[in-house]
Amino acid sequence: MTLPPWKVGELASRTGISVRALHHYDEIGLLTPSLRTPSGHRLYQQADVVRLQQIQSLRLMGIPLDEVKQLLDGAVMSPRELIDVHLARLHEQIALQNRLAERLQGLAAHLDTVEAASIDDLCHIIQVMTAMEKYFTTEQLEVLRERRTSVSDARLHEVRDSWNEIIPKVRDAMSRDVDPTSPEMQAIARRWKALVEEFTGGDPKIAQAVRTMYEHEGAQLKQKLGEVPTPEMFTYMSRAFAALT
Amino acid sequence: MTLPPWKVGELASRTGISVRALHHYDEIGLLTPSLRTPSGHRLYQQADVVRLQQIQSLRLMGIPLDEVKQLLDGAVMSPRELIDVHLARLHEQIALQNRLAERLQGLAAHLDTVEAASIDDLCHIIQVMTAMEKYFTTEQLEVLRERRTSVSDARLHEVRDSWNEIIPKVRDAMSRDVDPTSPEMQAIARRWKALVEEFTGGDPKIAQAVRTMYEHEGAQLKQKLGEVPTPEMFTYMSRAFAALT
DNA sequence: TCTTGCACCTCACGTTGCGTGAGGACTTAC
DNA sequence: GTAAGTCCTCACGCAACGTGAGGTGCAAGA
Repeated sequence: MTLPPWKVGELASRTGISVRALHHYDEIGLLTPSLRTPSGHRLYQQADVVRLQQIQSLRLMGIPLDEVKQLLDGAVMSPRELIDVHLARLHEQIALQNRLAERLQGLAAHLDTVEAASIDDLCHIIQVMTAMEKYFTTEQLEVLRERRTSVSDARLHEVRDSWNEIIPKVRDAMSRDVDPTSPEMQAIARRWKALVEEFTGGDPKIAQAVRTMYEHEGAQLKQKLGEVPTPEMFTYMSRAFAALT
Repeated sequence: MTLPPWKVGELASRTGISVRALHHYDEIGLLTPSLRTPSGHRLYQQADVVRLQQIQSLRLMGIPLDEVKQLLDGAVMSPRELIDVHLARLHEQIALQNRLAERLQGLAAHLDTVEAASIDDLCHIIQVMTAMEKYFTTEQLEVLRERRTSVSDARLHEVRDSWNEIIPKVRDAMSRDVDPTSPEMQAIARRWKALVEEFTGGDPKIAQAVRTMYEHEGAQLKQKLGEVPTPEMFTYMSRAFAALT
């Protein structure tokens, strides 16, 4: 009492796998029906259905078709290895996507503080963010994010304006060879230091990361942020800081 | 003083974007260099480089090329909407992959309790798992998983053997029209109940889910598990339970 | 000046897992 | 006998390029 074999449509409706998919499996040699009618219609027998169920199981686990094929035709890996490999792949992907989601959320949060950002602004923010991700650790970024949200929008503008005022002054002083210990520069050094401390929260590691970032990405950041200190300014200012009372 | 325009290779090495990608962007009209040499070599000017940076920024956020194109050529969405849409998509994907990872981990844990599982065994386990995921809530599955890991492998075999012994007895009793309250059936009912309680931990919701699962997936599960109770057996046994002292 | 070598060009196929017709043969029920 | 439904085999499409293949342009050394 052998059951009558199934035609594709029937098999498809019973398993929920599309006819096209079954054709595809046949094309790639993953599931070739063991019978055909004289006119060429596919006929699936019991054994084929079993194999299809196996395929479906492995596919549900996210295993690509060619690996499913290798596994079912004389196993290349043990099941345990297989799963480990896939878990590793999956965790990698998840980690990647989580990082992406974090970035997007940071971006969204940032956009909420600014009103009516253009695509251009958006790209600028992204570029600054990507630059920062290269130089700060995750915790440092977290600290900076919290600090930024705790500060008003108006204050952020003030800070930027301050830098745009101070940096040209320093550049000018350097070109005039002004002594960093002079009263003029001491005043500027105090303002500079206050701005840095407000931004870094007094964390010297963050301050160092900022310097490294400006050193490597200065040209890029200048276009996005306006005035940006050069490494020479940092060394010049450090002499001024040393002389601060 | 206009800077000399860049050729593809130069632009590629400076931006880290492959020459092929630049060609591709040209093909799809995303970034068409504004100049060409008479011989057809691409020449990228300042504006092109800016646009490329924008493209790169948006791509870093996982935005597909056609959307990048739409955004840069006369925005369809506001940046904020854009990000929200992508975050939603991303979270969906992450959730999907997390579920997959959970399944795979469950599978791995299960394989660790069995030694030398074949691909066939693997598929069986997967099918039972998928059937169970349809009928149990996540917490219930968690409970079942803990219970399973706390039980020895030998005990699992004993339990399966018990069912394979009890179910035929019940089927036989039903066909002989034995009174469920008879001493013979009362003894079986006590064994049945003990097995159910051991598996469900006494949770009636889990017991109900098991019944529903067997009702809908009986045929499938029978092939995987061996003997499986039918709905008629459950009603028959409930009469036996009612008479238990 | 010729050649060598490198950068550039344009096709065009491969990747993953099918969806979606197009155009034609077969089957089944009335 | 015919109409409707099912089946067949191509074959393109997708996303974002990678990877040659085969041919041209260009700067520099012999």
